[in-house]
Amino acid sequence: MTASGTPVRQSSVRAHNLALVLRTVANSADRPSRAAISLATGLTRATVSALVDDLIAGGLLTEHDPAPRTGAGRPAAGLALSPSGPAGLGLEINVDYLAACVVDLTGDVRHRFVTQGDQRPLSPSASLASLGGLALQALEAASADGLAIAGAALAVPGLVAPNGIVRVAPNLDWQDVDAPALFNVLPGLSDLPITVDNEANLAALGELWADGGEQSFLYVSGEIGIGAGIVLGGELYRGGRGWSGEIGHVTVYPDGRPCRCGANGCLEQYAGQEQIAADADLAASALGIALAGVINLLDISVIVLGGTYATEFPRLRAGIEAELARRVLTAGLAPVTLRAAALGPDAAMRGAAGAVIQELIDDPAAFLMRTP
Amino acid sequence: MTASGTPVRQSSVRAHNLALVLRTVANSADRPSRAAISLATGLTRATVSALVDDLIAGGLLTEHDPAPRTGAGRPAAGLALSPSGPAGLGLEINVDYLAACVVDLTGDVRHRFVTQGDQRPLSPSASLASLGGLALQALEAASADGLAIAGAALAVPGLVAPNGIVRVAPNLDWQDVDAPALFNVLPGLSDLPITVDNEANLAALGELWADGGEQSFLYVSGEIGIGAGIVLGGELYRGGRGWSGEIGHVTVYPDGRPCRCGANGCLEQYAGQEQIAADADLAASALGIALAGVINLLDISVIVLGGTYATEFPRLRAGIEAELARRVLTAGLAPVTLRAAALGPDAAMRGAAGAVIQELIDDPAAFLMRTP
DNA sequence: GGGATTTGTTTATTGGTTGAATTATTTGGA
DNA sequence: TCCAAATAATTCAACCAATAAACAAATCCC
Repeated sequence: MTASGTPVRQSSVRAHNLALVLRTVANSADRPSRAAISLATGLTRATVSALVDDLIAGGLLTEHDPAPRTGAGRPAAGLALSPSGPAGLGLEINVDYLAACVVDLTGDVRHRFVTQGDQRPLSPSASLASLGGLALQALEAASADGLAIAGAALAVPGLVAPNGIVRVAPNLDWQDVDAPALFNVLPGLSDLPITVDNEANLAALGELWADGGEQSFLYVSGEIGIGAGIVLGGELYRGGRGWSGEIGHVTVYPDGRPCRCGANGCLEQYAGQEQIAADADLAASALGIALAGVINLLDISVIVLGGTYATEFPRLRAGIEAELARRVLTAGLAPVTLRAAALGPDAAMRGAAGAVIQELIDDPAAFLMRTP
Repeated sequence: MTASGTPVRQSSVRAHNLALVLRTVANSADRPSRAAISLATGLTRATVSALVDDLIAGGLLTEHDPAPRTGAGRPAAGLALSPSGPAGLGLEINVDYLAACVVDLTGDVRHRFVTQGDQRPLSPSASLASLGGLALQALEAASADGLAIAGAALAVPGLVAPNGIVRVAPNLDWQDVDAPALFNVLPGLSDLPITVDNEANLAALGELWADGGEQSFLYVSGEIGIGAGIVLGGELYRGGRGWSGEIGHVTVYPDGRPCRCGANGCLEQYAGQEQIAADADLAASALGIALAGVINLLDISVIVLGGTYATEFPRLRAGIEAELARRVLTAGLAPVTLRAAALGPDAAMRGAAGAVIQELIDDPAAFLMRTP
């Protein structure tokens, strides 16, 4: 018998509603009152009060003085995510740099550490040890601010299995690297929960959570390889095995240039980092052809270009848009938005830290349970 | 302020758990007992008993005698979906036929009506009137069986807006047709709730609910046009505006044959119905190239071929698989399954009826509320 | 200063699940 | 034949969380 779904008990009701209230505060532009939350969520004021009390006691929300006087009535106490609440540690390993950042509950980047350096000659454990050094610096800086780190997430340029093992990262020359195990073995980092994810996936999440991020878009990251993160309805789509987004090996010219993957005419052979420098027009056209296919298939109306594509955006835009106008079936019915990534090269690291924060916001009950 | 999500009250808990129990019975191969459901869902036996009582009273479940004696103890009463419970009416309009079927709660097709005839010369209201005739026959046949029809769903070969208006159906020459309004205006059908959806989408759902249907796959329907339904994790992905799946206009050869959509080298120009007849190898190769792109992007491991592709499957298979082997990045790590649609040409109609049934199974509380 | 108004809390009630005890119905062994 | 063991289903008191309505708090406006 296949049991799908899980039962709902009263405690799940509370967990759901705690998350609902916290999310409402997080998504709010101003500092909402309990009454405003009640109106927005449909919960009664009494229930909202009870839930807010728990969230304040747990250090996730803070109460502020009422800022603007508006009309009659008792002034409302403004609620906001607590900047001194649990924070997330975002980590990134890429071909030519390591990075770490501390992001608090409100989404502010509190600390940021980057070290340049080619990782290709180093072993995975050497790279992860260097990264561990950065992580310790970040932990120390966070601790000096009175911030507790709830967890860490690591962005890597490769295919990652659900258990955090990096199956293959071609440009780092990694194969079957158990990144969480190698990271947690370092002194001082043994009990820091860490998740690992693909760089483009996390960068896409970073863009999703950045100011003005759309709910559905395709994030395309042009590094040495080309990866994509697919965000549908505010959620990252990971695919059956977590290997979605390999847009670099979508065929553009069936009988075109041979690719290192064995096929011919892959996008990567026309719109990779080197190819952009050599012939920007060809890169834009190839990218446009591939993106049009994605749009026809997924009915996505926003494309976000990251990595090298973000810096080269002015040179690529016209060429891409020309192909989209020609090849997207519904181009006449509704426009496609093409824009550069708002976070630039920090997107993946920011997304990683954000993923830790988001997990807290999506399930505050689990956090409150851990720290009573 | 953007309120995302909805509050959970106690009644939602019951609604959720009613659905959980019903789904558990529906997905079960045998006839589970209350105790088995309790084990599978995690709900207590007391709760399951209470929920099952409601579902039996509402006519959704039936209790059967225990079939096999196994070990000691009081024999278990087997529960199953009621074949005399509410049924779904599946409707389909296509270029050269109209179809209707009645599917009961258990998924059995109880009645099936098809009339051949070219719809292209007819106006939308004329086609829908003919379909109404079929629908009335189906309603009568269902009524003779003592079956109540809970609702209807209509499959059309075109882009459908969320409100049921057919924006465009190129091969029927429809534009902005308010299908629900035209259908409900017919005598005897005025109070039958009807939803409208794309033919490939509903066919994909039909395959999902057929015996042995996978949870994630791409359904490709080769009719005069080429459409696709994307099923991810047991759910149909509709895209931001409900216009996903336009795989027919994915570019295969950027400088290839001109397409009626204005672009060059669309899949439809190489793997449409006429092209298969003319050159099956070319059709298979083009299809393989496009599908490889989808797999790289979405990490989908099952492709289901429907419509003409299902009947031509033996002639196409090798050619498609050759391109997949060459062009799918992870082909070496995990195999891609390619198969013909199990339901053949009935897939869309069956999927439409199934959609009505599935809505009942997903939210039995709404149905029980309506008919106390 | 008093009424109007809005915010937030208190309290009794209700809906729904839980867990333990109870009843029901079979198999198997003395 | 009869009784213990085993499994299925029901009954009932307890509990948890949300609700509705009354109440207290704090401001504005006249």
